[in-house]
Amino acid sequence: MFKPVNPKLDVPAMEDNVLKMWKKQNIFGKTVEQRKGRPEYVFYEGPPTANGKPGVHHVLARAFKDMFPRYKIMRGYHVSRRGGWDTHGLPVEIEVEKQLGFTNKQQIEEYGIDRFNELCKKSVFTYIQDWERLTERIAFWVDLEEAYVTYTNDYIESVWWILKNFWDKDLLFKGYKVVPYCPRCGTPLSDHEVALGYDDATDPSIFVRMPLVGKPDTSLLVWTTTPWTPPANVAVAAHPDVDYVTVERDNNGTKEKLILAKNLVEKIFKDEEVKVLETFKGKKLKGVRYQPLFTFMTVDKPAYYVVLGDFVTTEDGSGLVHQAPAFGAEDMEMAKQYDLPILLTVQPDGTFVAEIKPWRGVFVKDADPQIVKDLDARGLLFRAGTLVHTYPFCWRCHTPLLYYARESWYIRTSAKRDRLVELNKTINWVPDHIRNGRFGNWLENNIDWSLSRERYWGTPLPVWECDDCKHRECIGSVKELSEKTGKDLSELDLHRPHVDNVFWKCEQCGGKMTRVKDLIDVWFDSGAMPYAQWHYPFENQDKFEAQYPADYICEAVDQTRGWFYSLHAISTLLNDKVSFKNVICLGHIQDAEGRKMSKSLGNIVQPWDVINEHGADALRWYLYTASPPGQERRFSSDLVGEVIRSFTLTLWNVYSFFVTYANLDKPQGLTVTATTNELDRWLLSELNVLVRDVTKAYDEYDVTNATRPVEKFVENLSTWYVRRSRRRFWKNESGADKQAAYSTLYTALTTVAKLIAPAMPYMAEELYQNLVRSVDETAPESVHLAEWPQVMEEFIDQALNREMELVMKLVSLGHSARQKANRKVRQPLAEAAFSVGNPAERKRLDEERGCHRGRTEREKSPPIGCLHRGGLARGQAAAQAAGTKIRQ
RNA sequence: GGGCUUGUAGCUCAGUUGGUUAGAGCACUGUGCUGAUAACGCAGGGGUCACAGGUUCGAAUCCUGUCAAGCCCA
Repeated sequence: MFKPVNPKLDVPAMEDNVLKMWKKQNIFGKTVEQRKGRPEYVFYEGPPTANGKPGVHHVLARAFKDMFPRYKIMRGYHVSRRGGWDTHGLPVEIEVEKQLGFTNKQQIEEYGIDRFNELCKKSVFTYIQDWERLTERIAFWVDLEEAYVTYTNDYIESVWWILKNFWDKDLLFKGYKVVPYCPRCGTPLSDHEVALGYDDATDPSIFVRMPLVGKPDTSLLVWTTTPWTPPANVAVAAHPDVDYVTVERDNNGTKEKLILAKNLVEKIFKDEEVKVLETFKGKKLKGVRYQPLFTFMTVDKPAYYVVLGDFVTTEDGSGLVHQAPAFGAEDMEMAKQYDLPILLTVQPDGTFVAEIKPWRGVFVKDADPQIVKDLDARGLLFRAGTLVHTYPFCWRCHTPLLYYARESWYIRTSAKRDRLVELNKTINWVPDHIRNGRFGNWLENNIDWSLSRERYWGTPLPVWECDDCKHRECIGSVKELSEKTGKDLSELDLHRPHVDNVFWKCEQCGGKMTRVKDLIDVWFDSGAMPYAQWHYPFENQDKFEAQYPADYICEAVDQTRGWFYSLHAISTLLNDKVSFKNVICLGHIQDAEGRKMSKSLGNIVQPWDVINEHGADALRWYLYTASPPGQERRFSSDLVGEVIRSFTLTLWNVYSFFVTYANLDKPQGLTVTATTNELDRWLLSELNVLVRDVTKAYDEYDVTNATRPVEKFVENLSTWYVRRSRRRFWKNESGADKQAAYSTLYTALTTVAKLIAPAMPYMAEELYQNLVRSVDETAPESVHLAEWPQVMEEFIDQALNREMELVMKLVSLGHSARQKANRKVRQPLAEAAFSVGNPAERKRLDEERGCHRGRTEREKSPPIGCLHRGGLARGQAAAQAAGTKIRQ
């Protein structure tokens, strides 16, 4: 009746067979089809990039992504599991640049943007077969045939539509952004490039007096290491909560007053005697006006006063930070906050503009000594020295980088900050602390989304600008673009350089409308996937409605400022809704020594090595059970092998035991019935507790508690139930007791098969096919199409569970006592006595003592507490096991 | 520099509202059992609960600080 089971399990072979069966019978397809019309459970796949090989960390994410859709399918939901590929962005460009041996953007332009982008397009699917193979083998059920691809025209058009929507709401605007910039190469550098070029640098370190308006004898004492920036100064920043002092000192015979941070007084004045006149908090300085150091450029807004910022430190300097918005990211933020003017004193080649008359055309770093000299001559220099510190240089030409304001496009997310925060509070985060911690803090301090990128391979920013009058328009569809130009552009490739060659006549002045050259941040691409994957709103409105927002997404913690944010921000700005309701945020994987896995360390574990040795189920189970999802985790192949030994084989052996004897006995009917056998009742009670707890855990996205308790149950099933019941299966006659034993064990095994289906899909299928399908052709074709087990509350007997726990404890104590007294396990004892913990245990033990009085009684009620083969009643077993007298 | 997280046995992890002598599995040693089992049972060694203060009758647990690691940001 059942297929014979080889007690020697070959895991990879078993999994391969199951995989073949899934493919042949199209089980994945059926899990989608058969649930059509049922309530929708929405899962979003965060798109990976296939221009690198998938690693263990991808297996981690995919294992966690897979489990909840599987669970929900068994609960009767319809789950569309559409895959996706992230295809744009700098990493792709860098790969191609390497391939071509390029080191700068100029070379790309010379090579031709169209040819370059063609190579990028090819490059993004370099490793797609690796991804497909691995995805299939780890049994991540995702539809890759229908996967969305972010570089398609349809996808880009949806993104444009979103941007146009933001444009219409005045949420898309052009501003300045301070970026690390190489004046020689004339290009901004990415963070990655900046990191390549840090080196020690000797820079001037100067303290400058900024006399207060109306109080020329009192000055703010301000420190800087970039003397070329004060001509662009518009404000001075103080920390609101730091203590500041006004000190009086002698300045070549005249008294002067200086304001600076209190705990820097000693460091700055050293042995010099100064008189502290007053102490106050930084916030008192807010709005205090001072005389500008330079007046080469006129300001069009109020400037030259004290502003407050938390970024000010008292580590070095004076606790007062000079603000030149064009040359510092923090300065620029303050400028936005206080609406300060921005003085662009430097040209893109790193020399001063014409207005800065004394130094026009001079490279800023070369002007430093001259500026210091000028300040000194006017009595504004308090002290000048030099400082050695690490400073970023261009990794190509070793020119010191300037932090330099460039025009840049932004999304005004800060305008919706409160709403972003509010909606986030409704999201179920696992682990919980991300909501108010990492993600919540990030939203609270939201700054406008810097959207534009001066690159080539990505979604172009759909903004056109008139060459003459600077009139701007944002385009939200291909149709709109066709109308503007009067040409049918439906076949136009929406990438650069093709869109750059689309022009039309300015409605305002008749000038030429030209696209701004920027691309958009790739995170916008992936964050737009709820819409763009359906080419919404141009097509599939119904599909979008049904698939938004997501019930569940899952990625690693580095996505808080990546995909989690881009999804949330776009959804909030566009629909004023969350785009995902539940999210598991995974910790990173480290190697066995707790180091980060990286190519340079050579400590990357290849997923295939693990899978070929231990199988996908064990790998998955390990990832679910080893540590809580949000925690970073150490990983090695050996740890996965442990799963096989402790869990897989235990379960397999119980299964093999059952099949071996069931095939001999051919028990009639295996459905669970009311059984009088206490051991059966205990097992069924524990089984239903397990079903209840595991179900609850799945409903709460609690992966640890959805899996670990199954391990414990299987261990008890093997160690206590099967071992204690073996004789019932061995009996020759086939009575009700034997029947009950079969149906109990059968119920336990088939239920466990279903409970582990979302986590160990192969093993679950293997058990189910043989135990269920081979005897019932009407049963669902696959365990993954089966119904999730129902809790049968009437089987739960908490008192019995506690009693069994007590028996287990007593048996352990008995063995221990025997060991100490040097008594063999089988040796009968005259007496055993236990020290009990509470009256309930005492009562139970008293009952047990009665239990073994009569021989007939004992035979009716098979032993449950006795670990050896003696077949004695519980009390006696325990008594025998004890072997030494302990006071009760 | 800032935010968040983590730190418990050699390893992987539990430890509830603060409450007896801090636990489990693996690994190691000894021993017992073994016709489902690649096992299993029992015992043993192994702990400054990262460190230092504080609150409390009582702290792995609460508070403050320090250190270390990781991630994100600057």
